[in-house]
Amino acid sequence: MDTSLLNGLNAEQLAAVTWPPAAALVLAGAGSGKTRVLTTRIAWLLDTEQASVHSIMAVTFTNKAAKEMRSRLSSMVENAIAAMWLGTFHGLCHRFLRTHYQDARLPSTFQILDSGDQASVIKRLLKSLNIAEESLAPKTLQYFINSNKEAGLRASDLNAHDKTTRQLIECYQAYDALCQQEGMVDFAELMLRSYEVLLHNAAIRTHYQQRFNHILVDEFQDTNNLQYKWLKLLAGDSAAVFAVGDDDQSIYAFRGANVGNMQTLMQDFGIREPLKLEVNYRSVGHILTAANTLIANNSGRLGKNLRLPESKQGEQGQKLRLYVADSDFLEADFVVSETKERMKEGVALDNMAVLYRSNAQSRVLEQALFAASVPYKIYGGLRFYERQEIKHALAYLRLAVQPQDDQSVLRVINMPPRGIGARTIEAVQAVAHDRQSSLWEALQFLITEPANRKLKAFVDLIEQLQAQAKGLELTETITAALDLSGLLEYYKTQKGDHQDRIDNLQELVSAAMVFNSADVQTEEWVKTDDGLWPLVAFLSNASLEAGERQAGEGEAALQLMTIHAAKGLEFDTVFLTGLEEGLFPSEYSLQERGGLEEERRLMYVAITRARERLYLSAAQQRLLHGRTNYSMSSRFMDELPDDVLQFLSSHRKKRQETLKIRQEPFIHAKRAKETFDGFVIGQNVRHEKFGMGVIMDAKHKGEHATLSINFGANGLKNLSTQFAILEVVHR
DNA sequence: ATTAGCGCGATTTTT
DNA sequence: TCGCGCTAAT
Repeated sequence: MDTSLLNGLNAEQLAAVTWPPAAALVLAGAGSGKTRVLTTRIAWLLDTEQASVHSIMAVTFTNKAAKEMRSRLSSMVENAIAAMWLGTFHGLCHRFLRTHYQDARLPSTFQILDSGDQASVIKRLLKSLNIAEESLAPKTLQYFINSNKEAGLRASDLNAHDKTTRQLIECYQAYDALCQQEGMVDFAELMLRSYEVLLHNAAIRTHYQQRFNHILVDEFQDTNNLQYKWLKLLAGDSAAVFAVGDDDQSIYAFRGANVGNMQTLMQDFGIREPLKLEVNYRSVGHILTAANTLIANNSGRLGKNLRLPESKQGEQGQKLRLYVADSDFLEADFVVSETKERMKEGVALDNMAVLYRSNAQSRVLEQALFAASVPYKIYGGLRFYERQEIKHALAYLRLAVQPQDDQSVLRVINMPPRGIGARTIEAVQAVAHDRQSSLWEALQFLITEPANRKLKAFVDLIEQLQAQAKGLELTETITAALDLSGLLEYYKTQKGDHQDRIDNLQELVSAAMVFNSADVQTEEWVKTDDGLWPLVAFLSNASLEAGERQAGEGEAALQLMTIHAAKGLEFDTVFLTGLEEGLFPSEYSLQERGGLEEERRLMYVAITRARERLYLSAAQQRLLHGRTNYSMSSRFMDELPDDVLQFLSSHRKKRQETLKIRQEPFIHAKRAKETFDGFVIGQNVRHEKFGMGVIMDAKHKGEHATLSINFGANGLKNLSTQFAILEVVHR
């Protein structure tokens, strides 16, 4: 055996890596070497010949994580791992469905709908059913369909107890029928259809159950119920499931993730105790103490405490710096000046991040950074394959593969404009409806009329593309599609600056060039298809991997992103901004059960992103949705132990005041100078029962006044100055 | 076919 | 406030 493989692992990592072939749950804290354990275990299984490349399955959530594992693994073992079942849940299900498309009752060329595609299908469906968007919001239906699929439920499994639910169920049924007819599969369907094939087809199930004797799962806390059922079914009673996750970092309940799967796994697979990875190689001591103390406020945890490695004992590092600014503008200024300070101390700009709870908060930061000429990069824009010009191009390619895709016909039949207006399209839809056929077949029928020469031109175009797709190389096919469709020409000649669109279309060709068909070639399903498979593979890849979020400039830049987007990343310095009641924890979250605890986990994730230095900041007033909001600082600030904190507010006072002069007229323009029975909007007050609060709004009531006071965790109260005993607090 | 204007809603997001 | 999606007008 290659002994170097296990070198440098600590005791708990070693125990996890060399765990016998039995079910295990590894509780892996932030920065504890989770990915290393996962990849080393696979390498170890291969190296000790306990498993072959063929008998291992490794599942992740994101493409990024899958790629990371694949590349680390290939540098650790000699084995050819190209054919290994290592990928995302959806990627593996896709692979499975391509292989077993007949058993899944799908066309060999089935297309994958991303969430945007799904939304348009739903809108189209509601229109065809004559359901007004006011009576049933497309979003509501989309959520209904997806959450039911993720629970493993078909429309036929559901019972209606009221009118609204009945309508939802009927629409769900109709949606599935439509997808089936057009050969479309949404994300949840990839999972559900795979699950059903395994469940109902004993031969296939047995085949895979016997094939995989090791199933490794990353980020297990993020699995939804269907994914869990799928894993369990695939494991059968012979495979060793090795699940790695962290219940404290479960921040995706809102999209169906069920942390409870960790407990369920332990019960179902008879796991006595989870293995724990608690040694944190990332952050200094004070940061770990803060994280541990905060998360201890959550109930029902599996239980885990991050600690420094032996070698770093006592390295507490700098305390966390707390700053409460008067306004969001001043908070942004604070971030700017501290960033510059850290740069002087030698920290690279791209090694620092500014995190916030919601994207709307980035604007002020952006303005301040721009004004100070600090380069920054914001994560959160459109992704490559979500751009409209790319979507148009892909629609042509989809039609080349599968013309009965009505969705794509509607998308590009008049894009670029070729004189096929809404009326003509309605006529085509009417014919399709009468003949119970796809739009494509309706078109075939209609073009026999000489009057429909514009439609004929479109049909000819698609047929031409179909022929090209079978004969040409992938990149040539795409070039031909851009060319023949006139899409590229359209953007070139169209007034206005469409250079970015043109660039993106060219980038699509490059993407096809880079897209490694060779990787796909090792897959079973390729053999079952005709000459179209490179294009089918490319299109599927485009849906499953929508590409990086907006890149920004290439130079070193300060990283701005939501806390969710920061999960899995680490930085030397982290600014955690907007720590205000109502924002973080968000008002919405407080309405949902378990919401506060999820927010706290989010806070935990945020804290553990920082290696050396962590800044926590809040603003007393913030411009949100065009209104000034006054809020208390976040309860999460109070949950941190005093001895790891350093308060900066007073120490910054001088600077604060000079800046205040600039901001004053802007912020206090409206009514801030008006007094309400001696009180002022924005003022901090203390109430004997409700504690600290901020005056949000006020109304005169005779000689007294009614004050709307935000007591943070204690809620918003309307109190009369006549009765309430309020003490003004000066900060 | 394009464009201006209006009303509305507004966490977090991967596949 | 801002950005969207839809309608009405050219």
